Amino acid sequence: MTSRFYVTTPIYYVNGAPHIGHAYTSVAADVLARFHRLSGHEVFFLTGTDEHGQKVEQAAQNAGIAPQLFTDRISADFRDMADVMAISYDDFIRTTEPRHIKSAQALWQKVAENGAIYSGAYEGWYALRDECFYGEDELVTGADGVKTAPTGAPVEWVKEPSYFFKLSEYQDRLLELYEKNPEFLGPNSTRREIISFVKQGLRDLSVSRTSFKWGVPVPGDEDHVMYVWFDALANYLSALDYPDMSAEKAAFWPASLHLVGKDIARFHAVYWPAFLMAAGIELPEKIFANGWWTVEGQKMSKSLGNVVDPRELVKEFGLDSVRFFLLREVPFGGDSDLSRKSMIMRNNIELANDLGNLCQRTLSLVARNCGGVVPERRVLTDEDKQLLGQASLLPQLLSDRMAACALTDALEDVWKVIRAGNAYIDHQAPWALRKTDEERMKDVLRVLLDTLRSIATVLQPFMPQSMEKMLVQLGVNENERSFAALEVLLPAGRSLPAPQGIFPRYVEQEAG
RNA sequence: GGCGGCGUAGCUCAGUGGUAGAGCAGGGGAAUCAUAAUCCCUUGGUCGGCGGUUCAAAUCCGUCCGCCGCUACCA
Repeated sequence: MTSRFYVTTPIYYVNGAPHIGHAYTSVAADVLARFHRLSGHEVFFLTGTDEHGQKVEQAAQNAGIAPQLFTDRISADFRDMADVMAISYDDFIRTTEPRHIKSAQALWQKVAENGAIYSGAYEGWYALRDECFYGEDELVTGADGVKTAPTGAPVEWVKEPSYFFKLSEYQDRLLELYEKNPEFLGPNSTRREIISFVKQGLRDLSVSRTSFKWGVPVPGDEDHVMYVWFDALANYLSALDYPDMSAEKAAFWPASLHLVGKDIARFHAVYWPAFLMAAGIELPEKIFANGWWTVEGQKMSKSLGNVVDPRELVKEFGLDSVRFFLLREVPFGGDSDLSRKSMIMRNNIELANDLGNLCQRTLSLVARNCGGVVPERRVLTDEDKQLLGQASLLPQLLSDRMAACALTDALEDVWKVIRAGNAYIDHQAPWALRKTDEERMKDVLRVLLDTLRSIATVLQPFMPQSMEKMLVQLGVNENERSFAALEVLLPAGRSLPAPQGIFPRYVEQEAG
């Protein structure tokens, strides 16, 4: 079955440098994209940057440069981060590109034509720092009588003409969407929060601004620029050349999955489907929100100065160790803590000791006792069948995990097989068989090689570089690394390269 | 205030009606092929408190305590 898989990360807002949270969402999306490619599916994987809005305009002004130049720089930094993390995106979209602007305007026009946009005026307390309006009852009056936003940001009374989107008309249809398609929104905690939010009643949404210029002009009314979220969400369509639905890429719509941080779940689970309904466009199949990272138990923030650049971690621990850690440490969907200690523990125990060492001891036995040549697969004992059976179930097992965005559980499934592999080699003791039954020793090593091949194959999406190395050492050619290829046994007699450690143990430097 | 989540072994968590589980940490043993890695056995919990339903509850209901999230335009 050839099927299409279209997965997206959020487009990241360029008001700050990329950090571990951005990398996390991107790595997760990357794992899914790579997994589907190995499954033989046609994949389109989109990431990019969100570059409009008053905050960006002002940040550029503060930096004393033109907004475009400012966003060029930061967007390039996000792209660099994606490249360092080996994110295998098929397209990197920027909301300042002409193709996006054209597309966002087309979407607006469609929604307007269908009568879902009207003009009015917005007035209220506006906090520039938060870039949002607050209700009177939300404001905090300080000792000096000055009103501030609940976030502490200064507010001012602003009145401006605005276009509104008739969000209030979509409440029922949205609730029906969530009810009829429980898979549409995950994880469950997010789903409940969103449902609860929508049930409270939806107000029409102000979708344009006149107070600044750095945005996509509203078609037919150049005094207005689009509200950043209308602009930003359109990226998922503009990358497919919307509104040209005959374009080759258009076949990827509807998106299979929008992966997002939990903070922006609402925009994706409420506004986005409503916009699409209004435009008469099919809805994405699934929205999944991932949690936040804390660092050494503390919230990551600029003021604490503990914002982690993923590239620094990669420099110290290596790419795959970091990718593995991000997805292994906690259930995908929940919040997680990043600490040196846990980072080192995961690397040393699960990568170096469990997986790396299993591979190394197997390969060195083959190198020393089989002349470095892959032995034949012959008659299997019950123990052999048991281990091989577990390994052969992995592709299907993981496929189910991926569909549910259960990336952490997927890794746990693989590690069960790795632990079983270590138990198997100990129980079979090929180093002892060498003296008593050389043929059986070879059978055991062959079983281990085949098991490791399955493991390395399914782990490719998580740790592409290390698994590439491992598959080379196992004698698996490039065209033999898909899930389909696992069905065919490697021929005996293939010569293996000299084994080399793949996951070095991390030794903490003595504190000086 | 309203809605929701969580509270299970020292730590991180899984487990939604039928004799309490995993990984890590701790203790004992085996082995020595391997990155001093691995394997086997084992200590450890009145499943937040109380009450209820049931032949039977971590699992359902009520209530209380503690922590957290969401409550409109902010990654």
